[in-house]
Amino acid sequence: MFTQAGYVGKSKLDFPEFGVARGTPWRSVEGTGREQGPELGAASEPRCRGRAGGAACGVLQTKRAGEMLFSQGDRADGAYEVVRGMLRLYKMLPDGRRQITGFVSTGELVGVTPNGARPYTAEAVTDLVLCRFPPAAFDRMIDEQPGFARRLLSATADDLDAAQEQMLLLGRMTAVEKVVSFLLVLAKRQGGVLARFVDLPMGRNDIADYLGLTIETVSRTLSRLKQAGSIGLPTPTRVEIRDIRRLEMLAHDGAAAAA
Amino acid sequence: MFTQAGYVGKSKLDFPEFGVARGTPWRSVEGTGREQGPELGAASEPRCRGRAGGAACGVLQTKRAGEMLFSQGDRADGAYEVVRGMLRLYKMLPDGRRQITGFVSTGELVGVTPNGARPYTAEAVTDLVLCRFPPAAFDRMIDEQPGFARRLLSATADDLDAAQEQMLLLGRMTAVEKVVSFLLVLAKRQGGVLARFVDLPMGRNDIADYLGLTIETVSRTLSRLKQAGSIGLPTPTRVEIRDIRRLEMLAHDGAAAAA
DNA sequence: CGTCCGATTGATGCGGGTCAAATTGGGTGG
DNA sequence: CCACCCAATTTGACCCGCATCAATCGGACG
Repeated sequence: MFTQAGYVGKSKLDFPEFGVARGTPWRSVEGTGREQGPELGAASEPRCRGRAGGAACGVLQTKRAGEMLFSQGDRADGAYEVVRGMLRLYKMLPDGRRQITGFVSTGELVGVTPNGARPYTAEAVTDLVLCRFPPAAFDRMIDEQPGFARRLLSATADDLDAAQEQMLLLGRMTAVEKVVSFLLVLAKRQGGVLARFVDLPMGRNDIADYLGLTIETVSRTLSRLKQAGSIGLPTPTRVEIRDIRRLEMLAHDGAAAAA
Repeated sequence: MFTQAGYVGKSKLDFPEFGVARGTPWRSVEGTGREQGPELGAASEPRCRGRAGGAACGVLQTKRAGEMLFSQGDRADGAYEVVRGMLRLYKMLPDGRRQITGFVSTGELVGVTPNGARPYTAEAVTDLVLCRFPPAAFDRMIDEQPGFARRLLSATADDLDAAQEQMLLLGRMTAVEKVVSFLLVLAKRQGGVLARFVDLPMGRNDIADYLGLTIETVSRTLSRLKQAGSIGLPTPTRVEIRDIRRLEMLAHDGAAAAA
């Protein structure tokens, strides 16, 4: 009944005629002209597989951790698929307060609907490999590939649902519930239903700005969960799920700490 | 730069081949079999204008204030256009905490993407007149009407942006900023850029659950704005905008109260 | 070994939640 | 038309969870 989809990530298109061939090696990149991406060896395929009528329509590029992909207010100019790494998307208030609206992981799309201005900023959380699709590519796909539009619509609707789930988290959950929900969503995304270890590629700052908390509260909450035996923290970026049952209780009823 | 789209409402499709003819009178309705809707006199057009290849594909129905249209978890079965009145959409936690994710006003669509289960509950805020579109109607439109899919995608993307804007509000704004932003968004929607009077069709409870606050805080905040001379409250459901300049400052920097 | 940045831990204060009571006003029946 | 009733709103008193401010820790890197 209560799906708890969470909101870590964006559209996963899963349309075989479009997008990067998974695991495809690559070499040259657009933009900065870097010849070699982070962690990836040189290889042979410079272009994404996306095609509209036989012509390749995506181009690979890289970003270093912390670099900006595009900024709130920029004129939108195409979409990106994350080939490797993670993006953060956020909106800011004039005085600097920031709300991260989502993290985009490998295989997911960001920046669809290329009309007008970007409604959020996109930055690299980790080193990134991306594939850019110009707006024209999407238009052609929508007009020419039956089923593509529906797939795109469905992916966007999934994003919308995730955003609404996150609204429930931000508006109505306590700090414990927020942190635990976040961990459980990550655990499910990273390893099916039960992953014993969860990676946190993003720092405490990002987690806080995603959950509507402060760094200190995130840190304290994790520490408390650790000393209660619910989780382990071998390193700050790695969480061990020790008592999944307890965590699932805490996710929707922080008061269950009594049990 | 900071669009402040807010999140009051859902997709506005604006596709001439689809949807209810604005202002069309009507008579018979599906469902409860009521012969006369709230406030609307009897007339002649029982069906919505939406067509796919010439066949009408939408059917009118009504709901009383407080009635449920569909519930979180229900199997999705078609979309609705609000012909008259207002809907609230919400998600709940097991213990009853509620987050309203949006209000749907006249002319807007809700429940697109008819796959699987409804991710939220939809209830009538006011008495309603609706037009229901079965899933098949959408599928036909997508396949047969060029441009329809893109319009639908664009509308959903607008909803997504509004949801993200609301995430910023829920996660990072103070009570004053939340309430003032809400009022300003309503003002813009109801009367272009500057409407002197704003209607609040929903109760304090709905406002609170939409802004991630309690009834008491919403009420207190409105009272404080009133006694500061920024707004007037002729009735609890009607707000007079008295100092738009001040309100716009408060919307993004609650501390501006000092000025 | 020293520096630096992110994470953790501690002390304190406040914004908004909670509980409780008073007030308002819209709708109904006399 | 008026009085009553009830639900929604407003107001008050108090408290708590989380933010804020500040200091310390710890691992990565040169």
